[in-house]
Amino acid sequence: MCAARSAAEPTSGYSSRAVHCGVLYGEVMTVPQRHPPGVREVAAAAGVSRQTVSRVFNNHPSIRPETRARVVTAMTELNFRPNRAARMLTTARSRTIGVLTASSSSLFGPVSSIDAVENAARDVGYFLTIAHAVSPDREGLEAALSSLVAQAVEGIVVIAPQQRVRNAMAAVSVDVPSVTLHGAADEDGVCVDQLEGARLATKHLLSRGHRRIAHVCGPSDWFEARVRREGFLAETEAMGLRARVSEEGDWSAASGAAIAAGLLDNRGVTAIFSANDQMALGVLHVAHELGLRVPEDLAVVGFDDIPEAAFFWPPLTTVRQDFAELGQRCIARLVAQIESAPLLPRAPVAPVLVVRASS
Amino acid sequence: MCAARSAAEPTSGYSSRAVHCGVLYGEVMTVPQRHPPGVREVAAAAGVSRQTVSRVFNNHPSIRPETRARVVTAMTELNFRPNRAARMLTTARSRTIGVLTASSSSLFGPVSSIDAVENAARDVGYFLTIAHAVSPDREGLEAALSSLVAQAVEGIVVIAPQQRVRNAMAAVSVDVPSVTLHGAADEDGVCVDQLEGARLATKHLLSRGHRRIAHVCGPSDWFEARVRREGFLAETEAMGLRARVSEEGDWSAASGAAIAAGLLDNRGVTAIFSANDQMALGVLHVAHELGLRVPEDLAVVGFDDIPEAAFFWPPLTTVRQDFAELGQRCIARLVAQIESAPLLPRAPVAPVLVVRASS
DNA sequence: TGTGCCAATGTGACCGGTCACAATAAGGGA
DNA sequence: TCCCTTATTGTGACCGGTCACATTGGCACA
Repeated sequence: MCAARSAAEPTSGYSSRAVHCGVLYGEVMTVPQRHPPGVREVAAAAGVSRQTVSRVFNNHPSIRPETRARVVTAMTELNFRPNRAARMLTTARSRTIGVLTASSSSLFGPVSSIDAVENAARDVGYFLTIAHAVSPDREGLEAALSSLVAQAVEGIVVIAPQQRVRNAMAAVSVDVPSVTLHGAADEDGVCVDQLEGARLATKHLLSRGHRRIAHVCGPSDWFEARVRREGFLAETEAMGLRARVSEEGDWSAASGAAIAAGLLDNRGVTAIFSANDQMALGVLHVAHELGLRVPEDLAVVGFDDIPEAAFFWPPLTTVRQDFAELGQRCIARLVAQIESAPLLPRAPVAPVLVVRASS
Repeated sequence: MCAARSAAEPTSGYSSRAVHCGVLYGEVMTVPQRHPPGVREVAAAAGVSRQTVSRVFNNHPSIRPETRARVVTAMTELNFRPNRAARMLTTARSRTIGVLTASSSSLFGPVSSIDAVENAARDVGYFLTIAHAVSPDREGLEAALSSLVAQAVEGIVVIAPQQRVRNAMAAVSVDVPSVTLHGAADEDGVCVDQLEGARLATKHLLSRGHRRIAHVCGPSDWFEARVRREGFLAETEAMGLRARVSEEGDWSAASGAAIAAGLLDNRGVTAIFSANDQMALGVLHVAHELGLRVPEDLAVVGFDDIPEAAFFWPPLTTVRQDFAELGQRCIARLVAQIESAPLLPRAPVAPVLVVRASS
């Protein structure tokens, strides 16, 4: 039984591999040892050279189909997995893209992008690793970046669309291509057309007959907040209105509420365009407290179309951004840089106005 | 000028490194080439051996402080970064932890954990990489897992607390330690004490005098949903009440609304404990539509304490979970497995009831 | 003064794919 | 029939740290 066993090759799991232990009386002693199979093992099993095995799982064109089949069989039988480290070492490529997040990443936008980015990256054969900056200052970013650099990422997606972060990034000077997600239109980034989104929202309120419209701003340090504000002003000014712009919120419902409280105590405003849905929620909150009916006394429009927006009271009119699309373009752009392929012209992703009962 | 230049060493950036090009007339020709410095370069610059350099940035104890200083200086000057691939290759360690997310990751809980996990991992010297299963079935998970395996992760954090995912994971059989985040208490995972949370919420409603309480369930495929339901039933049954449990929602505000519509048409129910905040939002929505006052006619309690919860109308009483703490414990546990250190006893993280105006 | 031990450092081989180049076979045209 | 091109496969060296082991110099103790 034992003899039969030892003669038979294990059919699954790792094959045993001879390891030289030393030379005794002119005879090489070997001891079998559990060890993940490498190209050499597979090559031996398939009766080809290591290089041929390598070619097979690298899809090299000139491999005879028959040979390929034989190698594939051997790989499957031995459950061969190419060793990433070895590959990285010689090719000097990690096929890894890093994502740098900074603060506030529980915000809807930043968050929704990550999965989209991961899938897009995997589709084109890259891995995704992330580093979160504890603080959005120079120090925090440097720590996160250095973690990414230590991982030898080939490109970085910066999800931290704040001026502060951008400055810090510029100061750090990483010699790795990077793309800013949710960035400003004027920089090398990928983004939804925020300006257009803001215009859509504003036009919508104007078309509903509102003339006293206020804008609840996001933090001006954020590119998106600035652009949304800009789009709002462009539209209202085009109508010859002197629109009102609030002080800056911090994206949170709390800040939206605080701002709305100030905005609504004098009864001029009939409509509010909030720079995001959370702050719009705060606005709704205050409106309820003040006994204002929405949309009769006050129309509210948000931005982002977070999943809950449809269930606010009343359901929120807002601007939807296609984050999956964004993730894809982002990776496409980054990979183009990495592989020094020609960059496609940047076309911002078009936002969509979703009209609901709040306006 | 040129002579002076060539004599001086560049003080920043990569030093030039001699590359053997061939032998001509007995003389070795070399050509300078931009190339990231390796241990050998640093060793030469510091006048020590490669191994000593290696020891320095590996914090090996027996290095004379003076020697260490010299090496550190050389490393800094040359801007030396140890090559991760080479290191992985010999040590057979990637120092990388993978995160597997499945579907629905825009849910608050799963999302909030990732940054916490990343920071916790970085603190103990691990990198974090993520893979998102496009679909929560066997196929999707296998693809995501195989991506992680290909990256040679040393451990996996599964953020996908569904039975289906767990089954699929079991079927796939990865020979890598893993920890389930947001999992059930009875398995090897790290989680907030959901049972306790549900009890807190239920007890709270009971203490407010409610006797006709309904529970809006999450999808029973989710461990958390099951446990919250269990906690709710345990508490109500302890009071001798026959409590009502809804059909399953899917965590979304939409499903919460649909369920609430069914629950509230006959006027028995005076309080609803929703398995998460989003569904509670849906409940609030329906309550408003039906003209029910909250909390006078209907008390509502949620679970999660998403940032918006405080700004629902009315502000939502809910159960808060400490995700940062969760992330830390999760990594601690995983790393203990990886480094085969003794596992600390699992103590679930305690949830906190946050009472607001909805109850 | 010898011996033993440890601290501090150096040397050669090696991890497991892949590069550059060599080698061989197979076809195609003159 | 012979040379040349192309398709297919093999060989040796190498990527850049790290392992195991060797080596050196001190110092304590007998």
